Amino acid sequence: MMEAVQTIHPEKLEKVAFILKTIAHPLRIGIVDLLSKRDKMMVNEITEALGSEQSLISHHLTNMKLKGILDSERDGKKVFYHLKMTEVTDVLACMDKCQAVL
Amino acid sequence: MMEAVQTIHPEKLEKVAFILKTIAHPLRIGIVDLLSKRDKMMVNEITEALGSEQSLISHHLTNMKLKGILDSERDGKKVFYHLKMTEVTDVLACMDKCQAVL
DNA sequence: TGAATATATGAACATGTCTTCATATATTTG
DNA sequence: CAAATATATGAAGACATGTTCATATATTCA
Repeated sequence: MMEAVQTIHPEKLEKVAFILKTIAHPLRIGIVDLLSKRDKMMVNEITEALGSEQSLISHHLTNMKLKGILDSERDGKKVFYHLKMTEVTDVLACMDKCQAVL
Repeated sequence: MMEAVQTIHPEKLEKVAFILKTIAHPLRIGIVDLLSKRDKMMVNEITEALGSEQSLISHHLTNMKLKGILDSERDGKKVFYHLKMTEVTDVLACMDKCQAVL
């Protein structure tokens, strides 16, 4: 006889896995980290803050937007990105408190 | 002039990304979740608890062991796995408190 | 309109991941 | 030793991911 030990429900596992998998990349964590501290940032700001390249950052931004994590709005030549899925902020905030990790 | 906004250091980003990437999978979150609640479990227990297959679970266990997240010890025919990298438990514990996510 | 700026896109490539299947190894027990 | 049990391994295929490069699009402004 086995006790019930699994407290996280399967659907929630999927959701957590999805979020984690989507941000589990140095550049993407960097992006989420930046956007959790500023309301919004334009692509070039993000690119420079992370010391990366325009095209690569744009790809990552597009992906994260597609997956519902970010959203963007255009202002003239500039495109500003901001966090849309707030659970992501929660995950990062939680990890901020994880001293062992951060 | 740009303010300093990036509070998470690059090396720590890497570490977090590594941990997240390694567990960011339904089966692997399931495994970590199980092992964070029980000291140790044998492969078959894990396999059945997660409703998966022996070979697949074994692959995931081997991977996570290789990456330093799990460790194992043999007891006769059985092999017991347990958590080794405790930061992982912290991450899960943190996420447990993230109501928005879990 | 044409140049400059900001961002997006798409192809291509390398690389990595997940899964299945078949089979190997290790251990115990009759 | 042979059979049964528990786990590991390796190849293969399908698929996803990360990156680079070249180029496209959009917007502003002179």
